[in-house]
Amino acid sequence: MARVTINDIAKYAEVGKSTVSRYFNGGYVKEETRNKIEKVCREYNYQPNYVAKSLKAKHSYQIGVITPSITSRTASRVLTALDEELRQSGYTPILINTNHNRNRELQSLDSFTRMNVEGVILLATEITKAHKELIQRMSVPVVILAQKMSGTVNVTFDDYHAGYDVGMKIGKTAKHPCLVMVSKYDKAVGVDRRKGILDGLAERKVKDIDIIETDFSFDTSRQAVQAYLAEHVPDAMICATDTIALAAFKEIHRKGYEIPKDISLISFGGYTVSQVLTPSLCTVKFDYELEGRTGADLILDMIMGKTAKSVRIGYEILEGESVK
Amino acid sequence: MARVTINDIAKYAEVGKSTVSRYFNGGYVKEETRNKIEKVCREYNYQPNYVAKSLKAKHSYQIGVITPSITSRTASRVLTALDEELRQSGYTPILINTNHNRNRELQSLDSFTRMNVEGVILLATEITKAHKELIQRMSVPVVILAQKMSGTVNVTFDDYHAGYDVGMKIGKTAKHPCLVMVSKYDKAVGVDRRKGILDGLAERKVKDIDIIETDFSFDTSRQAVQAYLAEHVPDAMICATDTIALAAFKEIHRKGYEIPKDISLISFGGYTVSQVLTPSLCTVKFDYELEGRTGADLILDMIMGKTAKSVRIGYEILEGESVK
DNA sequence: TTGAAAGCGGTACCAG
DNA sequence: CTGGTACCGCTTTCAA
Repeated sequence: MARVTINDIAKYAEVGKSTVSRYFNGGYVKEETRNKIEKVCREYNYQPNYVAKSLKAKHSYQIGVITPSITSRTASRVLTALDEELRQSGYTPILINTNHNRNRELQSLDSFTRMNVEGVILLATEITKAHKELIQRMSVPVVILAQKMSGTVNVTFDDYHAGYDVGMKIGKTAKHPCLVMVSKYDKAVGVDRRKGILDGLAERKVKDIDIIETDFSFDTSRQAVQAYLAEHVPDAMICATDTIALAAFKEIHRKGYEIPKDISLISFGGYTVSQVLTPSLCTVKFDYELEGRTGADLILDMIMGKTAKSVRIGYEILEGESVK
Repeated sequence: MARVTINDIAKYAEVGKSTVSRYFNGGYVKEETRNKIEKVCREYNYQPNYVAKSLKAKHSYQIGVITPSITSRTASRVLTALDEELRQSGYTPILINTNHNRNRELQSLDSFTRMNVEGVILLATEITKAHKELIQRMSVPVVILAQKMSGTVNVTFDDYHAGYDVGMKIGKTAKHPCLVMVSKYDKAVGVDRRKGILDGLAERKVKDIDIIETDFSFDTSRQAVQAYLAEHVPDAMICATDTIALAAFKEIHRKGYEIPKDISLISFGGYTVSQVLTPSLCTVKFDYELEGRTGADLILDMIMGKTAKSVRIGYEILEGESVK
């Protein structure tokens, strides 16, 4: 049962092991020799070992991908696209899911360089100083998705303007909107998106604004909205993500309000479920697949030695029946 | 920028490299020597390279995980739990997403053995002969989730009995139900679950049954249901998954029917969204987290040399308002 | 306690 | 074209 190695093959095929190596890497091998080797390899079911290979070889063709979660629609869409794009270029993505454990995120960055990956893609939520330090002195290229970090290459959405457009849209009819936002530690969603919304509302002269905070989970959001609605009656709710909007949707109905007659509802995400609800949810759609593909392309460029520039991706408002 | 290696450390710390190796692997090192090494390592920011290490070492502490998708709620829940459990035992899961590409599934099995992983967990949908052959002669232990395969260790749900219970439940009031199922290539969902439902309905003497087939995607399901409803009027729809039920939900409403007055709706999954709908969806909840954790425990046992036995996991019916 | 030396399974240079 | 040989970075005897 012992692993068969290149030495075994060389011995049985009666050739040097460098010849076997050449056989597998497209070097000069005479037709006849080639056949002998092929036969022996099949017989012994030999496959060169990647670990040994990447110890000496300059390429491992592996790219590390770090994600905070795979349970979110957002992350899974980005990852799937990323994956596909990387593979098409002959690279294998190695995924590490930190499950929102910040410490593991740092460790993983480290693990990857020890695994000889050729580049790392980080699906970020929050960038701390620790991240910055570590990333600055990484020996392989790094691309950051979803958040900006000076001095690095990143792929982000235009959260500010998406927020602004939503603010302007809601500001047309609402007098007393409530924003259901996430923590400011998430720069893109918690800060930029929020600022855009507030600026958009300001443009419409809307002043009477409530802001409540939750996290990205359905349950927490539901409790937050429930607590809020117990004491306030907004005429619109602007949610940071579709999952949060789903929670708001449920609670608004439970309170007996009607959407959009009593309360307009709008959010960011563009998930499939938003169409299933009645009334359908008005939401800002981001092209997560494009984000993933772009991240993959950038890291490949960097590996090739080209200089890559950060990219910003647009958005589209999916009109729904949930807004007056 | 060149990687600092164990040789560098040995040189700078003025000790043998075997001593440095011992330092990192809990061998005998005098206090004084230990301090010298520690200092130098910190100064040069040295971290032993995993690749080189696992070439010679008996353990790589890596476990390969193959999944057909990460976009499905089901898969992502299983994976997250799996991940967490494996890490707690000091193992690192390496995830490969085949994105429903059967060929890549086979390749990945192969890749993993070449990467020196210590075991492989396969989140399966369909098991072909090619799978069987490959798995039989894998040199590391393999655990299969979600599908049964003789001669291997697997973790499955009791799809048959879950189906049976649903059949019995719907059979109480329905005379003309429609099953929206998936292909029989998926043994667990397409065959067992279906058979359970039919047996349950038979027990209730329900004879007038329609069966339509779709895949696991929302869009395909929507089309399938739409086409079906154009020509038939069932009094209940039993869907293979919650995603399919979501599609049915939308189409039933579009046709102007009421749930559950005109048509009862029930499915399998237990996703969060099912609670958000109005009426809320009646669904069979499987404990995917338990499935993941169990898979992890089994593979760890096998790696330790213990013999592991296949496990079957129960289920729970979440009552909802979508059934009469 | 420590270090020299022999691998682990490949790659790559170089002389033949 | 081919094979010998020197590594890659680390682990593991084994003798000192």
